[in-house]
Amino acid sequence: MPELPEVETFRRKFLWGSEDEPALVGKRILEADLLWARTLAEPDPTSFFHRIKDQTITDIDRRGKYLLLRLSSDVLAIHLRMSGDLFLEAGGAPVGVHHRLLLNLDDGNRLVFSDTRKFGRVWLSDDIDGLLAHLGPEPLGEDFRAKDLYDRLLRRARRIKPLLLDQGFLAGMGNIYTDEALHLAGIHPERKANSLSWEEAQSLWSAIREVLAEGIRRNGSSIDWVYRGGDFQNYFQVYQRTGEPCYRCRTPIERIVVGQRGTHFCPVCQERNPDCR
DNA sequence: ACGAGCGCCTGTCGGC
DNA sequence: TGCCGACAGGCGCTCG
Repeated sequence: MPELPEVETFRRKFLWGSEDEPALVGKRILEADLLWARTLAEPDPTSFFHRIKDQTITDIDRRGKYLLLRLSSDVLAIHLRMSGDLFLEAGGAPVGVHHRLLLNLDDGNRLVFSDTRKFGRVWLSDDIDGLLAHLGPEPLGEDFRAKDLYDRLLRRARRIKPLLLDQGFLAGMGNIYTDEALHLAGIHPERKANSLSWEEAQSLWSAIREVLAEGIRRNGSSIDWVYRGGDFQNYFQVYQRTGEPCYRCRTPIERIVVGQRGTHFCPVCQERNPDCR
């Protein structure tokens, strides 16, 4: 499910708390309950249960699409992949069919990792830098400049869309925000990365930051039954708008498959250049 | 280096 | 109604 803005929304929710949910920082984990073995990527279950017990949540960070619960002496990294969800509920509530990991807290609540499709993963690690070493730059980071993006684009012959989805190239973009950013920048998803001009790279850089920032401002996108609370789906320009008119030029939005991912774009605003083949 | 295919999973939807 | 394929916000792997 979530891309960077949805994970950031979870981070803020759990860091700051809300009217109906307390903040997580300061809570102590009494015990963990693993309901689907493969959800736990590392370490082995026995070590996991032993190590996580009695650790206190000290801070919550995000890196790309990873949510990082900083504990007393480890980090619990959570990746929600396609259908993962996180929420608090009363410790004695019945266990839902899609609950995969429960963390029982000292305030009587439990933090639930729920995941219909079972693709999500959690890691308990004391070497979080090693775990995240494969990730590219943080697109909203202050040190990520248009020139950095341009330099990286020039070294790649790949098509721009699969490249933006590559977490080693840039951390946090997923299918929705990539389609939206390419449309905002007026760049065809099959353009070769190293064919972009400096001006196009600058447009892309600001489009990426704009759609991600707007996604965060709208608390993410809610689609289907997964993820609730966000409303960025009401502001999509191309994603899941196949056949509907482009808001800029009224041309029907097209859907193609690029790198095995459904891809939505406006054939007029995102002109197909010769290098697209 | 790149792209395609597939595995991992469950659920929904549209067509026949 | 029931079945069957396509599709879904992700990513790691192999192979050519």
